[in-house]
Amino acid sequence: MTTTPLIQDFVTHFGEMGSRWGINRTVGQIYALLFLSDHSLNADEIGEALNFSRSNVSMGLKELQAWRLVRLSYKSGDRREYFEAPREIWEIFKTLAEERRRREIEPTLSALRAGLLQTPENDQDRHAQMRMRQMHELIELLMTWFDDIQRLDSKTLSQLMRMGATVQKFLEMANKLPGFKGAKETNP
Amino acid sequence: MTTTPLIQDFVTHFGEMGSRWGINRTVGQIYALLFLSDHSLNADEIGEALNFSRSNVSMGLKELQAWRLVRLSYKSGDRREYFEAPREIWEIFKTLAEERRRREIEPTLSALRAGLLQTPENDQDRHAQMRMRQMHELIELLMTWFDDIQRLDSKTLSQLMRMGATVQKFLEMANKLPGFKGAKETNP
DNA sequence: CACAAGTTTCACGAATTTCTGAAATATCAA
DNA sequence: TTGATATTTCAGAAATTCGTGAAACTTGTG
Repeated sequence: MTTTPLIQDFVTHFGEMGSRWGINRTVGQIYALLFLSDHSLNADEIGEALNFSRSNVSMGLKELQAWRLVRLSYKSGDRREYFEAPREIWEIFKTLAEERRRREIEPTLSALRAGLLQTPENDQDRHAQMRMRQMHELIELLMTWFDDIQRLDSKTLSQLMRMGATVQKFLEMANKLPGFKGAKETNP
Repeated sequence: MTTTPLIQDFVTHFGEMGSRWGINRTVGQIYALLFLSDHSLNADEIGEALNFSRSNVSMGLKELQAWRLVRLSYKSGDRREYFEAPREIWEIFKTLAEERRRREIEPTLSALRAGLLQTPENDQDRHAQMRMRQMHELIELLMTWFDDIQRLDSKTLSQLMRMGATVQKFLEMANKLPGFKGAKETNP
């Protein structure tokens, strides 16, 4: 497994970057390598390319599997496991978003709900609950929205995105149409 | 500075959570406390409430200022600095998004562009560049979109979000209108 | 200016995370 | 079943990050 400078540079960058948000350097580098590779790789090849110990690669791949960011495949007459990143980048992004949501957002929503259920002891608590309610509402709004977005086919999605700010005029116009009900009510 | 269980629980949660994505526990807890508080706090009050050393609080606040997540204010006849989180949660979210973009997205875009400018040595490199191009495109698309979204007034924004999946039917309809140009072209 | 009140920096020990090699485990084929 | 091949686990070494107290620095006031 040889890595050209082109690949090596990006792998290195991605490792450093990875460590800036939650993921560790090793995992970031492994993923960059898989992402750029034109064929699936086995653990030994990855270890050799990146100069990681075999066990480190194993840990990293396990982590990536837990994130559902790699696909596993086999070659006939070869007992080793081969790994690859999904070919469709939008799919990678969606998976990443889903997993982060599950790990980073949902627990916070639970904590917020738990706080809101408690009986406030004083004004300080009442104020805190008000803030928690605001945060809970914003997160719920963003998440519901993201669910909806994810369900769009990619053509509509890309149209929506490229539309950008135009959407504002569009909605203003739509609101004038009699009987148009673009938004369902939020519950109070 | 007393913290009720309600506040203490959330502060603790936020600290743990914070360490799950890039931020450290201390900084997360300080921010949770400021976010929930009904008045601005000085460094000593924060340290007392959370049982952190004075210097640790100072570091944490510096970090939060670098993220532009806290506002600084002064009280007359008191030389100490008082800190508070913005009152508007949408503003907090936007700042967070902007900063993460600057720190985590922009450097990656640069790395991708640098890679794309290199002369490929072989087919492996050509494939890698294709992947880099895909990633670059998706990120640019998402970022441009996010810029547009940020510029919407919060009423339109919330309408757009609550609309959710309805947008699809809406766009389908609009596409049939003669002369409707919802999306500007992407450059090739 | 000298002092007091407040903030920041810094070196270092503590705690946590990462990475490794060796051993244990699993799986297939003869 | 045995042996060859592959993967996982795990204890501890190495590296990194965190948190502290003490000292240095800053700023406003009498």
